[in-house]
Parts: sequence; structure tokens; C-alpha cells
Amino acid sequence: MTTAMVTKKKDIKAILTQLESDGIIGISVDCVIFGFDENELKVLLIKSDLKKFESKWSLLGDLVNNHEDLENAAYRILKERTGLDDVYLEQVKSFGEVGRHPAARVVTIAYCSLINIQHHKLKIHDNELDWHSVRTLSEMAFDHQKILDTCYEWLQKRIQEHPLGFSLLPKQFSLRELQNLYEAILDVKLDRRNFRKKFFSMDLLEDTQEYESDVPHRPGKLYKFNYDKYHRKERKKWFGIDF
Amino acid sequence: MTTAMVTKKKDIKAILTQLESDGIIGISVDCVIFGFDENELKVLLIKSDLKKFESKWSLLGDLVNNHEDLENAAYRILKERTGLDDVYLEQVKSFGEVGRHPAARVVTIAYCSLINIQHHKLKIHDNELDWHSVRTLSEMAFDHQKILDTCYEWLQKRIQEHPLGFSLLPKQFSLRELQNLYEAILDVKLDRRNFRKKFFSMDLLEDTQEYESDVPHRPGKLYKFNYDKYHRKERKKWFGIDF
DNA sequence: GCAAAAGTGTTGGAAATACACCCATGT
DNA sequence: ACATGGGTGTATTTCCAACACTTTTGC
Repeated sequence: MTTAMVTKKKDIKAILTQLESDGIIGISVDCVIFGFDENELKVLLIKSDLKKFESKWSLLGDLVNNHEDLENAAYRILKERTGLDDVYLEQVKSFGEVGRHPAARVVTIAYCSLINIQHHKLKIHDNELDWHSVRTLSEMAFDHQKILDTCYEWLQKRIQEHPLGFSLLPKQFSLRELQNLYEAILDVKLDRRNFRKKFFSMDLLEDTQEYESDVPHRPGKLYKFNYDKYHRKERKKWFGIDF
Repeated sequence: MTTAMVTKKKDIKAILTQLESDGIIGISVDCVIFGFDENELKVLLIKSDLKKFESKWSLLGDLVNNHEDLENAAYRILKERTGLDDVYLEQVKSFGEVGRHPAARVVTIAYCSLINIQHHKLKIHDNELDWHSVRTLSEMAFDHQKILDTCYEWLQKRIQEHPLGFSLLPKQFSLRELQNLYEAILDVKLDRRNFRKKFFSMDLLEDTQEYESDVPHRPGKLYKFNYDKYHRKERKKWFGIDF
């Protein structure tokens, strides 16, 4: 009990060694935390704590506690690292290849989270923790590149069918910001007028009567997304075979 | 080692008891095996082996072995229960709520599999293993109802975007059979002519020059799905925001 | 007054939908 | 001959894509 104050790194290593020698499969959660800044999709990474992966970046993860739901483990990791709760979080996929972790057999469950970078900018100044552009990202530790790729593809698809994107923006945003977000994530150019038409026709953006300020051009209106209305809205039973 | 011949049930129970007393999280794979018969979507279930869930049905699952990839565990279960390998199999979601298994903490990874019921009809006559209509299914063991619901929704969505459905049909099938499949899974009525138009315009159905026989009406042409062509086909970078 | 992005409508083409009649087979 | 589902085409509507000019602000 008195040794509980040693660093977390050591604890995990010891636990993994123990698991491996007992022939037990470990369970972890890894969080792919996306942010949006300077018109780029970013992901929050930490320097790997394993010698084998020295200087490589890794996702934020931890072993799941015995009496902790998977989702709670993910929320815990988010809270520890970003100081935020009440964030968008969703399970994406599990990764359990035999050799994926060098120290032991560990099955990991990847969660994807979207946060507004502004809102927690201050808390990041722990060392070794930083935002990275998803597009220009070199090699990562473990199979984390694969996990990230999977989550990024998931996001690209998901953002077209569900209103996730707003979690990456301030509560109030201009249509330009929204379009930049979609263009960055989907890696396409979109027609501005058609984009507006699309979103206005959904009738889920609420005019805040406020405007951008400090922009060197005509300021745009600010909107917020009406989640209530969205949830009340009748889901069209989507049907369209296409592949 | 010599006790390895006792029934599997006992082994699992013993292992779970051990895990629980050691405070260790177990990992299992559960397979949602769908079939299509008599114009209904069916799922392959077994009687639960736990007293608590006596007479309730449960998915086919097993603990993951130490040196076995998750996917291999799923294939193993399929092979054991249906005699089939080379089936469609895909990971859907993990379920890890603390209380989901009464004997121990077990995180399970749900895989969805689609098989042609005809092809293995013979091997099913183990007791307690049978096909059930997905629509008229009473209560299930553990959280398996939730897992099944999740997989069914996954299937409804997935079948519209990817050519999975053919795995549920014989290699050669009539367009009527295909349409029945879609109507049953999506629970909608579709216009026959538009359905044909849609599939023919994809240009992925191959005319086999054969016809239905023993039908009390004009026999329909039989087709097969051209997977090669599908895989060579350039994926349209799907873009259409809609929610 | 100039640079820079906001805001706004129309049109043509493609795709989805709705719909009705003749055909081939088994009984 | 009749009952049953197979097979086919067209007109209408809806949705998407392309496209240019005027407005408002900061400098």
C-alpha cells in the first residue's frame, strides 16, 4: 500500500510482467482523442513508456480495472489526461492480436473521443503529451498506427451520418469553420453554397444572433447545433442499397 | 492433463471461478451466426449452460485462448458448431459491463457471421443447438439479447453498403430470393422492378444461364455475385452528409 | 478604396420512385 | 385454362452539382 505512490509506469510494467508469467490476457482501453485546430485534425499522443518504442508516440491508454466498466475506463483516461469529462466518446473496435504488445498478451478496446482543443489547452503542459496532425504523423508505438487509422476511417464515415463534428468546435461557430472541419476530416473540397444549403435544410442550426469578431473581413454569423431538435427528430428509416 | 476429457462446460465454469477469485478479467468471443431460411432471418443459439439462465438461449461463445488471436477464436467456435470454415465473419462490438456475467468479470467481443443454412444443415443435430427466428425471439441469457440487437442493427446497415447478403444465399440465387433477403432483414417492402434495376445497374451479378426448377410458375434466372469484379471496382469516395 | 471572405438562387442532369402489362411454367 | 410469380419500360419527382455576383468588414 505504501508503494502505491511509485510512478504509474512502473506499476503497469510490473502488472504486465505478472500477467505474462501467469499466462493471463490483459485488457486495456486506448483512447483516440481527436481535436481540431488551425484547420487540421489533430490527435492527442504521449511518448511511449517502453524502451522498445523509445521516441515513438502512443495513444492514451490504461489497463481496465476489475470493477470498472469499459466505458468508465475510457472516461477515466480522458479525465486524467485532458481534465475534461462530458466529452463525446464511442467504442470503435477491439484489437487483440497475439503479438501486439511486447510485454504481455493484451487485448485493447479502442475508443474514439472528440474534444474542443480550446477548452482544455491549459492542462496539457505535462511533458511528453501533445497534439499531432493526423496527416503528417510518423511511426507510432505498438499497433497504434493501425488503431489510429481505423478510428480515422471510422470518423470520416461517422461524421457524415451523425452530428459528431460539433464536438470539435466551440459551442458557437461559423459555417466557414464547420465547412473547414468537414473538408479537413474528409480531405475534400466542398462547394460553399451547397454546403450551406445542406445544413440549413436540415434545420438543426440555431442562429445565435452573434457574429465573428476580429476577422479581417466581413464577419460571419455564429450558429449552434440544436441537439434537442436532433434527438426529437424522427429518424428516417434509411434505405439505399449501394456498394 | 488427463482430466482434459471432462466436458467443456465444467472446464469453463472452473476457469471462471478461478478468474473471479483471483480478481482477473476473462475474455471471451461470442458469435452471432445469422442464417436465412423460409424467408426469415435466423440466428443460431444454444441452451445456456448456467443454472441461472436455465432454459434461456445463448449465443455461441468461448473463452479466448492465450495464444489465439480474437478472430481465430471466433473461427474456432464457428468451426466447432457448424463444421464450416470459410465463412463471412466480422467483429462488431465489445461488451464489458461489470455485472454482465454472473460467474466472473468477463469482457466479450461479439463477432457476426453469415452462413448459408443449407450448407451445414446436417451437422446441427447436437442437442440444444438450433436456429431461431430473429423476429420472434424471447428472452436470452446474459446480455445476449443486447448483443444480438446490436448485431442485427449492424447487419441492417452493413448489408446496404456492402455485399454481405450473398453469404446467406446459395451460390446461385434468383433475384426474388435476393429481394426476399433484403426485405426480411430490413423489414421493408421493396418495388420489384426498381430492385432489379438497382442490382443490374451495379453490374456485379453474373448470369449463370441456369434457371430455377420445380417452381409452380415461370422459373427465374439464377445469378451469382461476382466478388472479383466487386473488389477490382473503384470505391467511389462516398460523400453525402445526412443526419 | 482595396482585400477577403460572407452571403445568396438558378439551372441541368442523375437517380429514385411509382406504376401495369405480357410471359413462361406447373397443375 | 388458370394461377403464380418472372420479366420489362416510362413518366415524374427529387436530389445533387455546378456556377458568379453583391455585401460587409478591417486595414
